[in-house]
Amino acid sequence: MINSHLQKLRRRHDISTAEEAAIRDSISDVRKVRADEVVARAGDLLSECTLLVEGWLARVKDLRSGVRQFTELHVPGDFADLHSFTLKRLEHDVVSLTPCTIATVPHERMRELTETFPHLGRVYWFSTNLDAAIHREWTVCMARRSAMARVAHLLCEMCVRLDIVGRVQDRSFDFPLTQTDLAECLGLTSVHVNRTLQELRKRKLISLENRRATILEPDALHEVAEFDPAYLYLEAEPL
Amino acid sequence: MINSHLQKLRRRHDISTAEEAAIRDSISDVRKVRADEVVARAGDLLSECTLLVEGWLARVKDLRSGVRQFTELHVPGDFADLHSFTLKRLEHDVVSLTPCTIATVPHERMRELTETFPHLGRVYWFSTNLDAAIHREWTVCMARRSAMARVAHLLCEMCVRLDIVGRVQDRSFDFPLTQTDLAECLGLTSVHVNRTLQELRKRKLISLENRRATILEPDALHEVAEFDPAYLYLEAEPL
DNA sequence: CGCGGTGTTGAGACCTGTCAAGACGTGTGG
DNA sequence: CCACACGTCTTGACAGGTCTCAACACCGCG
Repeated sequence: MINSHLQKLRRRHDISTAEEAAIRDSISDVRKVRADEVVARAGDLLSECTLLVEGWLARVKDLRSGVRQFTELHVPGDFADLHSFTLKRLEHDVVSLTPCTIATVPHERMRELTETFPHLGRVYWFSTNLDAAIHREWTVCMARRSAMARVAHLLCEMCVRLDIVGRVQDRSFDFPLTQTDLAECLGLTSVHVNRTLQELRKRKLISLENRRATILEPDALHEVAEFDPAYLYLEAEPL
Repeated sequence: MINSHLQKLRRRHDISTAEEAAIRDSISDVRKVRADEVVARAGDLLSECTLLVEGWLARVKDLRSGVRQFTELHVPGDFADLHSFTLKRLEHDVVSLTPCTIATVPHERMRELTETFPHLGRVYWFSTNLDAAIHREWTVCMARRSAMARVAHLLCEMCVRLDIVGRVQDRSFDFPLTQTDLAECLGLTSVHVNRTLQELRKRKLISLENRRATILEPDALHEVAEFDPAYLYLEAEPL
């Protein structure tokens, strides 16, 4: 159930069997949600964190004009709102992009967990800091990169993150976002996302059809995206 | 020396006198740096966190093209790299925009601090999550807001943050960034920042001269910026 | 007194947005 | 089995915000 989560943690840190047991023990309930549901609403007082078991979630901020901007995508193994443990209320929604299976960990339990295992506290602190590093990279993308580079960059990021939890086979992975979703990630219009994808396909850098993406030319795609995975902290130091 | 820091913490959470004493006791050295120095370099293995006592710092990411993008600004009372406590290496530089006074807290000391006072650990965890919330807002700014809105938004944000540490008098505050610095914050060119500032001045929403900013029409400026301070979490829940 | 950093201005180019229409595929109900 | 609705993808023409590339003004400071 939370194997992807442990995979993600262990990709970067040592987790003892006692810690693993405590984590497994902290899951309070597991449920399914449909696509396009709000899992956590901006402004609500939250009392638990949401661990994504299967499917895709996104953090979304709404603008007055009605357009939405995603600030992060989540894949299996991710906590979508671990930061709610300290913030208590979020300033963004968490929504499901696909049907999802989610587990929850009450804040109370998270508190026991981090007090009993300070090391685990630091591991989870790291995890929210990793989210922040992803935010920084997205800020740079939105501020400075062309549409082409942004699309390419997102595909590179998701490929690395999905690979960590065993969702990539031979540079190919399920990618359920519509072009409208992509536009909301990338700060573009869906029309322009469409044209940009066509160009990437024409250059034979990627294929993307039937909700499945394949990176055909990793080096060339990284080049276009100016992608450097350092911000994903694949080599973490012991905590 | 760290009064601004305590002011910032206490703006949102209760800090006991024991905790305060422990924080004060953790400062290992204080030094001055000139403007335009690199305080922490991307990729370096860090062993301490940098607490800004006086001046302005920025987190900067360099692009291959040579342009730089700031991902956050720091004012007195902020840790500029508290996330280095768990990340150990940063994927961005921390640079001084003005002459600064900085104090440092060794990671080792931070570890003792958070293990001895788990509550304080959560307060600092909150602090890095607040940085992440600021990152998210910046992502939205870069992705979706016009140049006018971005400039206005940054002024609104810094006014609130400076006010917390007592650096605002009657909507007026020192604002040492050059137009080039602003451009690097906002994902614009300095030429366009210039024209945008002129428009804001013409509309009598702000004044900005001699490195001092005044918000002349707060409501109108908030309107232009679509500024909602919720993301700054001025009302935090107890941890 | 010259110099480097900063601020200002103008003209033209270009990337991306806007608006609109249509194609395509899929599920639903008659 | 067909008709229809709906979401998604695609295409075209045009508009507009921001960038690029100068050049110049201003000013504090060595």
